[in-house]
Amino acid sequence: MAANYFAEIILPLALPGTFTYEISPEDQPYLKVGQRVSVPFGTNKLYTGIVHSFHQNKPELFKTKFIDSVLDTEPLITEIQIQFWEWIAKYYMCSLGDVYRNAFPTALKWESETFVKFIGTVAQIEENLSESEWMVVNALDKKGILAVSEIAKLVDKKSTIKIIKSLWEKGIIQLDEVLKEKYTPKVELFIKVNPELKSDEKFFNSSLEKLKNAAKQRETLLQLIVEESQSSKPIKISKFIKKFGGNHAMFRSMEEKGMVEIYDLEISRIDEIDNKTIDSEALNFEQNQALKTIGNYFEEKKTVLLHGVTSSGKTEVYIKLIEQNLEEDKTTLFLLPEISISSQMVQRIRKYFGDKVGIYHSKFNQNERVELWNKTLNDEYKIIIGARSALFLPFQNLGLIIVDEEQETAYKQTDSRPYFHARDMALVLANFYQANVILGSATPSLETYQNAQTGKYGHVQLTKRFTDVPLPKIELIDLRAAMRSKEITGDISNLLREAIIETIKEGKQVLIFQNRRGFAPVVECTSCGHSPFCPNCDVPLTLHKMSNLLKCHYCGHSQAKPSKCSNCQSLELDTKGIGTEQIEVQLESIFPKLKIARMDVDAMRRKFAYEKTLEAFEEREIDIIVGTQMIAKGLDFSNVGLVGVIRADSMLNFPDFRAHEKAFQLLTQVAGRAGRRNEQGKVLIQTYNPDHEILQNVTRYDFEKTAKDILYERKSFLYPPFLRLIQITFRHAKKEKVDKVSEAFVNLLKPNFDEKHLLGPEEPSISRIRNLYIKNVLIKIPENASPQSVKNLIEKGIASLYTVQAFRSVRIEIDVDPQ
DNA sequence: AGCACGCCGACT
DNA sequence: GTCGGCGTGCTC
Repeated sequence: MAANYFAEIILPLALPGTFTYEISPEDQPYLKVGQRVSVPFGTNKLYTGIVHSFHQNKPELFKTKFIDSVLDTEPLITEIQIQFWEWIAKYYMCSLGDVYRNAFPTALKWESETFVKFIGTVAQIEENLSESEWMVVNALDKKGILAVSEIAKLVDKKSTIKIIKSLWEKGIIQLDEVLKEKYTPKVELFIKVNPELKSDEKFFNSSLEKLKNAAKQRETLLQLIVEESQSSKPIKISKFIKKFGGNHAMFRSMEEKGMVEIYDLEISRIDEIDNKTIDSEALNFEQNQALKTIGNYFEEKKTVLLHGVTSSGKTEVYIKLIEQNLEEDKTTLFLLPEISISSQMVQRIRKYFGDKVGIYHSKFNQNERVELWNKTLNDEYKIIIGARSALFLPFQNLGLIIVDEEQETAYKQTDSRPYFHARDMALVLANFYQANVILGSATPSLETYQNAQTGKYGHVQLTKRFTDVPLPKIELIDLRAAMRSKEITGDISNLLREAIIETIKEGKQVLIFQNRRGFAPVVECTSCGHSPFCPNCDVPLTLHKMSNLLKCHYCGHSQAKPSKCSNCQSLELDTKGIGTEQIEVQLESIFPKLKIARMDVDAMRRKFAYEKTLEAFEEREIDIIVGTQMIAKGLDFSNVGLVGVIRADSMLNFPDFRAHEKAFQLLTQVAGRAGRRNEQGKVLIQTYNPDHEILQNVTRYDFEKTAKDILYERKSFLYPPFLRLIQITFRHAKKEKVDKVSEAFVNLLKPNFDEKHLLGPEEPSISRIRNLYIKNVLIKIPENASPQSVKNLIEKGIASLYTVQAFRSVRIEIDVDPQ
């Protein structure tokens, strides 16, 4: 058997290709593709790399180094994953290292710049440690936190990462994650009687005496004692109220008197306590038909669009499909947009499949991610629910991928490379495993819809609502007319106000939606019109009322709110633009007696704020919630009679070829929040353009017409799904350089494209961020050209730009299929 | 991408 | 005299 002398190693670098290292004779028999190795890089860096392949060709252009140590006995990533990573790197035009960095858990990827933290004390250590391990532990005991590069100075450099890995596996050290915010799981409120009250007769009697004028509380207290004696299970407040009546205020009053304790528990833990799974429900006729049709499409190896209106029962179909997949002993990957991870959907899936379900979420800490990684590798979970990053888990026998809410733009990664779209990559991954794919949506993306129309995907529709209640009635309110006749207060028209009053009278609740894109208030001088701008970015600063600070949402710059205009010294400063905060204030002044809450990123920052607001709304302690998209997605409210949209126009006038598509989706989604259980709800949309095609279509729930209209426009103006886009962004601190390089790039490509397919360089609406000037070039891949040939042209163009020394400092970023 | 090396301006 | 600015070149 010929020995493998060299290994190609994947390193977490933004450099093309893999890196060649020599394998020592003693490592040769054990080294396998997919294992982690520790390698030296540059002058004094250490990296954890992945074995990509073996060969015996000594490189002639550079001197190879040796692999320091092999970190695993078995591969941690599968060969399919390596192929998948390579596919992504090629398609999204980034390096294999970019994919590795993003796809692999940080805690398994120690490198020089990683910081480690000592947990516990020296005295607590029971394991046998080697001499070098003790050296590291003692150093950490003194300092608390050390970088891997610092540890490398203490011990044999070659075994540094091995030592760290061993200590980490023994639970002695931890990755330092200080800056990572903690994931807050969904909680439920519970109640228990103060144990002292039950054991101390005096306390018991005095308590009852105190409640002699509060019959309901007295009765509740006694009932609680009875409940506790009958079962050891914790008592859910919501369940107790349903059974015996009462309200939260009452429990809080009892808590103040020290008779009971209110506490919270994570839902997932409760499920462990209450670990009975239930059988899936029988499907109705339409769902059964859908299931059969899906099965037929799967036979043909076709992706299926499951297109069903709100409440049409997509979840039940998903569950049956998972069951079928399970019967073949195959794994299911269930993708959800990040925001929906805490939704009822996840709870329902867990209810059916119990501990076969693993959940992967970007806010899980590194230990939890590693645990899920290993359990997936060992095939311990048969169902994985996760956001887009779950796509990178080491699946063993993937049989089905479900992409729920496939139209959500959250599936596209925009913050770091690779800029991949999880829905699209789900199809690629499925192809590697020969797995089936379901794309689910009430308002599919036009890409998916087009594929379903042309027969590339199977199209399965669910049109009947589960409960047979008609969809909410949607009406438009003409803001221009309201302004003319002065039938408006602030941003609330009289019609909307009347409807709110009516709804509250009927004992129902109200949701008011204000799109976040209608930006929070900007400070403006009333005499000269000047607004303070960010010193680093080309954007006006945003006023944060609570802290009285002006903040930049792009670079984080913040400054105190000035008392006078910096331009004309006038003291008359006003705010412009409407955010949720302002709508809340307006509603409070119109309805001083109603309880109003706000639900947006700012208001939900406090721990459990989200859970508490939801709970209070469910218990009807809140009359109106004002919110952003947050209220539109994934929430099931049962008592909403009215949904109001403050201003639909900001969504429609957004300079983006997807604006209309997104507006339709969002408005339809918001409308779906009204009147879910057994009565028809009402939706009022305020707008300056009541004649707008899209809004008219929204009122009729006419997805087909909307899709047809938009697709027609997309076809004539050359946009997806009729062709693919690639956006190239140029950034530099000097404006002239950005202009020059982007211009040179376009000139290089011009011979290969006509002016309809090569656009720019264009200045984006925000032309400078973090002191870097920005220019964009947009390429529309012609229908008759191969995407790969266009990508090759782009790469060649950049390479030839980089032959000019002065051009190299301009950062060039490529976004394939930009959102 | 990072990072070391190297050559010029404003400070103790 | 030095500290540190970023332009340049390299990483298996």
